[in-house]
Amino acid sequence: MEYNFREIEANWRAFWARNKTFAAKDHSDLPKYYVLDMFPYPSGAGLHVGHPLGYIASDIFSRYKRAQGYNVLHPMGYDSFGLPAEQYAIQTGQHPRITTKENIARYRDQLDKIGFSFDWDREVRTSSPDYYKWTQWIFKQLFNSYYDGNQDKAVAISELIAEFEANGNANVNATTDFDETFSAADWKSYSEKEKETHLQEYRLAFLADSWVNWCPALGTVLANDEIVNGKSERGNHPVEQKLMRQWSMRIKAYAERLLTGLDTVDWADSIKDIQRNWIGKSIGASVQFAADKSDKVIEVFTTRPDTIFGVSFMVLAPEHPFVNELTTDEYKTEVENYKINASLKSERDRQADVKNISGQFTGSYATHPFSGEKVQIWIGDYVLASYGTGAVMAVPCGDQRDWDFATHFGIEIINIFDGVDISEAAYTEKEGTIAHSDFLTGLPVKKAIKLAIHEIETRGIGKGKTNYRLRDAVFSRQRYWGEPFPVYYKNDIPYLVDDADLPVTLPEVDKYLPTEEGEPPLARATKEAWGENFQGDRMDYNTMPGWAGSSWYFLRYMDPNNENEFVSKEKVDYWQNVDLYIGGSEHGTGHLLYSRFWTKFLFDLGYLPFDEPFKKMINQGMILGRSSFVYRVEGTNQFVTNSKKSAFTTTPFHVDISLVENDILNIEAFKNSREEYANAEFIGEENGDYICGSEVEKMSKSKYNVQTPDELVEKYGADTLRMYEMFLGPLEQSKPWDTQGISGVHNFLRKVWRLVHDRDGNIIVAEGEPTKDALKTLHKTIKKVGDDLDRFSFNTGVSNFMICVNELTEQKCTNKSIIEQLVILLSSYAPHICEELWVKLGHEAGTVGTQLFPAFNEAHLVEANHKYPVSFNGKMRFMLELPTDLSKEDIEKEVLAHEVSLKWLEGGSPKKVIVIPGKIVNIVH
RNA sequence: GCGGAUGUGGUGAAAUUGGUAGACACGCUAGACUUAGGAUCUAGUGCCGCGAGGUGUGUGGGUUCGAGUCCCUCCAUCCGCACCA
Repeated sequence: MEYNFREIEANWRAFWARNKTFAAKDHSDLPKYYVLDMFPYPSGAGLHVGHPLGYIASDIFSRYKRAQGYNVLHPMGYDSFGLPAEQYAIQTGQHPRITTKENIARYRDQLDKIGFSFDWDREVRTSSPDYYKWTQWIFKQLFNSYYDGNQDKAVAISELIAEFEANGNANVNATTDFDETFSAADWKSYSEKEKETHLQEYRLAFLADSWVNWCPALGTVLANDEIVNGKSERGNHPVEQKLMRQWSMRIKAYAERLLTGLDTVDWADSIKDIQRNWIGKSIGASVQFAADKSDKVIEVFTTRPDTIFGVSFMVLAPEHPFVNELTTDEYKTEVENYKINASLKSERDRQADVKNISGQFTGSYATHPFSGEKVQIWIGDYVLASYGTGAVMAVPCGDQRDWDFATHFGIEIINIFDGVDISEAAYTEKEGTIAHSDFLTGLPVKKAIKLAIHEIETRGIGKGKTNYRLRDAVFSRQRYWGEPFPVYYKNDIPYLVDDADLPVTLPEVDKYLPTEEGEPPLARATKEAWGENFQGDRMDYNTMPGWAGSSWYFLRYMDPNNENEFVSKEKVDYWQNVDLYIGGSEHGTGHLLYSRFWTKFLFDLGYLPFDEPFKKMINQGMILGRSSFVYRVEGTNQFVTNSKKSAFTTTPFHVDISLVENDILNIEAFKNSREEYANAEFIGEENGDYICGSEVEKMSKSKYNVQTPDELVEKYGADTLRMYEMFLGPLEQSKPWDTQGISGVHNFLRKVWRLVHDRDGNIIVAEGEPTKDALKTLHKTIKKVGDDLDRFSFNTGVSNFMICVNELTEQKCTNKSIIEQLVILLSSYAPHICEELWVKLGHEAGTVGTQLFPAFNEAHLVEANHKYPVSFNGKMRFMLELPTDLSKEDIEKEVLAHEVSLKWLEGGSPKKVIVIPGKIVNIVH
């Protein structure tokens, strides 16, 4: 009887589902282990072979941890709010809820076929009202909190209000962009609206007019990381800058903790660096320059306060709020023109225009705070409004951009570096000695920085300051298919919906498009559609971005059905944070940063006992697709084969890879695939074949290169797919998908089957004492498989099983105890076949996964002899088998007496003999 | 420009601590068994050479008895950030 994987796998999948074999226990004396996958967005294209790569690895690891005696939490769910379902709704009118439900059903079906040990009773869906009720609740906590700099944590906004009532904001140390002061009396005199406006300056979730990336084609705001090369990541539409009233998250408050927290987690350096880079900490000072003929004081940020005597002009961003007031009548027209030009340029154009130096003098001067000299104030678009203070003190001798600017406009360049030539370029090294700089003269750079900051603070013209590149995150989207805000407005003041009235469910609308006035789709919802949720004058029309739901989903798995809390204290105390997180590195500056932010926030409020969500993370590489192309000759309906295409002007088209085999196009199938191809003609090879071109690129529906796991499961079985995906190479490496080697893995599983069965399907295992060889093979495998799992080397794990089975087959091993242990070892990789064999070996159904991982016994590996490779000058010449316990001296004697040694020494004597017992012998001659 | 990663046979790759480079698999070559099965088995397969042997882990150098592994130089590819003051 052959290995009938179809029947076996279907039976065991049903068994696991029926018996809830993989349910995690919330109360257990066992140590816990939490293995998490990044949950998928259920797209219409279904799972492709890249999705399961990480899921297979995490599943193998989960099963391994269970075999080590852990109570393992290994859940799965869906990140089910998102744009594609909404766009489908716009095109077809089908409610995104229905599309999403259908897609989830398809995903679930595909996932089930691969035999994952997920605890499906814990499934979460971010678009389910039971779930987003708590996303809304967390938003409310953020709205009701501010960041207190003294305690260095988030604190209830009620405490801030109490302080305002008692003392105004003079003594408040909080994260805010608000720099005015008000007294307690002022506060009490404010109207409710004014009070709220001020509170918005402190809340961690707040409303603000912010420049946003507006995508007209999608009718929505995009986050920076949703834009690729100035176009929307989804759909590749143009993006422009627009000022809009938006919800934002004061993530800046957590910049320092997000940075230092990275030192406490076990993540790849590359992804830590991406986050460090994104947070962009720079240490320096803020310095004030008073403008003459105006009461304005321009504040700049600099990392080089030591170069302050090199300042010969100042530059403000064109959007800087002081520009109009600083511009003299003489320069009004030029400045106005410059500002208009700058605003017309998108951020992308401004970046592309780096080489072009542009700027405009305002006619005003500022006073140098130390020398008292007048320096010109310019505007220039190389200064960004959104970084630092939107203004710089220009030091052309020490900054290349300032140098270029000064050179271009003929502004004075003061050299304050001792013995450095700056005639060709600025000197940007952070070392050397400062000159011509009053009290800083003669000091090395590092000391000068310290002294300069000290002096700036003493004179009250600025202070030491740390700046972050990280910007507050815009938190609203003008979309339908997302979490509604638990917010209503009365007299334009935002109010929160009571906890008792959550969730604010998504109302029905007639269309999923913005209104004619440009309001978001939710503005279409009638009062009746909002139902009992409707309060005040109107509800908030925005929805939350995709990262809202995914920022805390790992917590909900611990307690998915809790109606009273987002997660109970008891459960989060037991499960703690995620021990192993597997997912792609493309979320480095999005999801992974935001979930760290929310975790720290919930920790501050006392809801969580930890402040980092993911202790260890592995980033699986992307599985790339291999696309096929046909080449249409310009202006005709002729297609030319790859090798002849250079003779024509052609346009390449993606062709569905199911119509291509070994690069040869199935011409008939191609003609039938689309009406426009029905009459296509072909310029083929000599034998008539049409050879397609190919390219390795990201797997995507639009490139017609998607390989689904389903057909492979059908053809070879889930166990083969699982092992093959692992066997492809290191988990973290990106690799093109290729099914060339899958038969090798499939044959391996058949060999395993034949180890237990004869040709007729009879069980051939026998009781009794195993041979020494079999024990050696087994224990070598136990050691290697265990070690490989501990270091997430799943590909070499598969090789070890192949070597083991090859050796046992060679040894004609039928020993039951050996085979039983092998089955337990293998069950994390190939669970279906192992469950089947386990029962055939006489055990209770469904228990192979609960067996403890076999214990390694080194005694079985001990050998009486060791085969020494003998090298001459480092080149291996021959092998010599010697007793393991032979002394160094005896080994040397034996080796030198060997006839091959005599030949290589050519009668001479060795200069040196290196003997490493148990390893090698090297002879230097 | 800054930061990170990766370069090993025809292919995917292995070599965890400096110790036989290419395990394991695909592919290929030859053969066996079979009336054909995407079956199984045997032998071979880095490159050059009939052979002895030489040579070989992106380049060039260094440390070492010994380097894919450590150090320096350069090159290529990929990823992230980018006028960040």
